[in-house]
Amino acid sequence: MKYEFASIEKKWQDFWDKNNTFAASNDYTKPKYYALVEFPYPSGKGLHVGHPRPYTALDIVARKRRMEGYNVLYPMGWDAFGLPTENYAIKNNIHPEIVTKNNVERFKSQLKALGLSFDWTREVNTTDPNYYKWTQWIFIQLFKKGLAYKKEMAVNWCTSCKVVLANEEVVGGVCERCGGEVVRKVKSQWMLKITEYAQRLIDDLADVDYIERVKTSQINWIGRSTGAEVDFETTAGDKLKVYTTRPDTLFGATYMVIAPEHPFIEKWADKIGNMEEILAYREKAARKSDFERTEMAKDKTGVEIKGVRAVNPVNGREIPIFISDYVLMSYGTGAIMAVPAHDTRDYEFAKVYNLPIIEVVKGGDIEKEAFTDCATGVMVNSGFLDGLSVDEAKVKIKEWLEQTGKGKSKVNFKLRDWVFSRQRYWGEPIPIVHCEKCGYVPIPEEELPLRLPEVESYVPTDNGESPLSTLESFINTTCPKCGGPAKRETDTMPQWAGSSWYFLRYCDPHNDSALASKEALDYWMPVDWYNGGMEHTTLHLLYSRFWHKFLYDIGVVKDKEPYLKRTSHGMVLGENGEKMSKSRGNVVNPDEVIAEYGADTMRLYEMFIGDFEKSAPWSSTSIKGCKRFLDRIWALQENVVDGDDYRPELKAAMHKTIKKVTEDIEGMKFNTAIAAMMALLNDISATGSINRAEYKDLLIMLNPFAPHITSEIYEIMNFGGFIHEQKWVKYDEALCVSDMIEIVVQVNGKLRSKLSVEATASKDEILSLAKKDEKTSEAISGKEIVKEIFVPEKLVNFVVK
RNA sequence: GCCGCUGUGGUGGAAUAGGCAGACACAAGGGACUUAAAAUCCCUCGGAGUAAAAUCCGUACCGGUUCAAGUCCGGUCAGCGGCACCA
Repeated sequence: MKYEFASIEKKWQDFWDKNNTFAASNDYTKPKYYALVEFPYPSGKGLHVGHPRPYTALDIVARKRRMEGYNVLYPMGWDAFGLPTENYAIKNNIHPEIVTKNNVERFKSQLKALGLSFDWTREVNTTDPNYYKWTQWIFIQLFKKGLAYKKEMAVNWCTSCKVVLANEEVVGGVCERCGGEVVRKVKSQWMLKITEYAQRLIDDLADVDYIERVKTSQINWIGRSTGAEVDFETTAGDKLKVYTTRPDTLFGATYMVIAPEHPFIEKWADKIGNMEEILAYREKAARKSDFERTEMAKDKTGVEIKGVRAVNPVNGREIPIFISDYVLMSYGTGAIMAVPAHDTRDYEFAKVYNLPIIEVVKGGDIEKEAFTDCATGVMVNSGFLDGLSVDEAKVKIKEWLEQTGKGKSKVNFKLRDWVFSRQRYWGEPIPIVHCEKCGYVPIPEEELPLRLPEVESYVPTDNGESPLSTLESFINTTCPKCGGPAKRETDTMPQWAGSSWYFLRYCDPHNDSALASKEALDYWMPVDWYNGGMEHTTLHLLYSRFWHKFLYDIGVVKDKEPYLKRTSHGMVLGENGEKMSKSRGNVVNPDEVIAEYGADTMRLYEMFIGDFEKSAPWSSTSIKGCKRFLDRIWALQENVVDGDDYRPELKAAMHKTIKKVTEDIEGMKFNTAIAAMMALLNDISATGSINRAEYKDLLIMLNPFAPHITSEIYEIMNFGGFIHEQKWVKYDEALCVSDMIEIVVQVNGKLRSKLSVEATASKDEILSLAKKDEKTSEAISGKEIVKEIFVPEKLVNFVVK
């Protein structure tokens, strides 16, 4: 009988589908387990071999948890708003809704062909009005709490497409699609105040089990720094506020720099003697794209403001003020005190403009370069700070600032507020109207969802507005507050919106009176294990934690954090070790792999390919090993003998393997779990047969990895019931050890011999056996044994002289 | 520049919490079966060395700790990913 994987896999997939085998139960009395993978963007290209890796991994976890008696939620859905669909729609003049529908169908059938145990009754789609109704609802709550606001800000503008581009569409400083020049343009945008949650987004990481590199990059991204704000009086009669992390170096501040966009330039207009020069510089800086600005990073440029000077509060010295684009308006106060002796950038700038460099921390050589080390320096030329360490000086100067009222301690974050507007069609409409009298007013919640209207064309307009802005019938409305004429917002939300809360919808996906019922949320949340790509660490993961914290604050969810555990998988690379891409011609199509080897082999190989957390190259020959393994599992049927218990010669191997597989799944070591089962199969083959007890348990432990073949053999063997209803296999720690164990004998740390002893042998017995051993005695003869090292069950080491 | 990660056979990769380096596979070579091929099964498979052993060397490089280092510590080099004038 041959292993006909195609018909077997079809049979079980249909069976699971028809019976909703893996639908999560609404019985909230059972212990729950919520396993989550990132829902895909259903692109036109179909599934990629990278997708099944995380999906299979958590499928294994989900299937194991079900066998362990949990009520498991393992859902799937579609993050379907977004640019590629819109671009495809523009190009082919098909409604994005239809494009999405087709792509979803294709993805869904591909996922089903992998035998993933998703609960398809809970499928969600971010473009479904019944879904985005709640995305809009959350936005309105954010707006009501003042966390959504409108702001003039610079955006990326493609001069050739005449379109606003998202940051990810700007590649290497040019437009991703046409290669045209990208410049900054000021537009009014919706923003979300994620910065208000910056501290909590750091602090609460302490309570969750995320892999370390995810935590680190989140913390770096948020970029907390501590320092002080200091007020510098100016000769214009006002105060210029700066932020610094090095208030200890205040005595060394020999000039100041403000960002080109700093509002004080207008304020000081009548006092500035070289206004033309200043404005010209500002103009030039504004025209530079982000790319250019960083390109120019090495060469410092700037203009001194003539007519206004600042006063160093600590010593009363008058110092010049410059504008320069190395100071950013968006961080701190948009102004700095420059301490060239102890800051690399200030040093470079001072060298260019010949500004004084005063050493205030001793320990480096400021003739050569800025001395920035905080750990070793000692304060000099700093009045009352002299002789202190940098850390002591920081404390003391902050006290002085607070006492004199010239400044205060301050914490700053690199994290910026979230630009939430897109001038695009294929996104959630922002549910706000603008009324001349009342300002921005949210639409009444009972009017949600605010549906995306039909438009003639999905192409953004010439002035960069969303296609919705051409629809008079959509724009013109009445103000919900005063009833007067009002205009609708025509921007849509970014793709990140729908994915910021989708895991909540899975808990209760068909609810139309709330985003999910309180009971469902209280039962299922938080997510027990969330796996996803490292590329989502700083955006999606941070955004969704932010929204969840907000929903916590308004009482929608009961936990501060949405995910208890976050892990991340490595990429599947092309056969040449490079990232898979069409242009490199190294893309592997999962449909073809399944057709040739079957889904179970594909799943097994995706897990066997290497360390789950690391990238690994695809190999069209290595996959054969996994197929051979399954062929041999299948062929075991020909040599089955009776037996209710493991045979003595396999007892230790069985228990050991069950232990290994059980533990490795929890530790994401799927590759070694499979290797252990392969080794067990080799042991079994060596005996020439398998008994029923051994076969049954081997199938159960292999089931999460290769669900189709194991379901089929289980049925053929008539083990009773269905395999997915069985309890997960148990092991006995005591039985994992064989009767005879091998002890390594070393002399001076070098392997000399191996002993086979009974597991119960004592230390003394083993030591004396070891000394009698021929090879060992040869190595120690004529020498004095200085020390005897004994590691139970492992080795002895004689140190000789 | 900063942060993070990784360097192990021909290849993918194993190696609790410092204790036999190379598990498990792939590829390659040899053999069995076959008219033949595929499939399957058996053997070899880090390097030097040997008739075979013995033995020595070997986890990017240099040094250290230890009875014992792929693993820990210090330094160097290379590669990958992210951030990038954040004061």
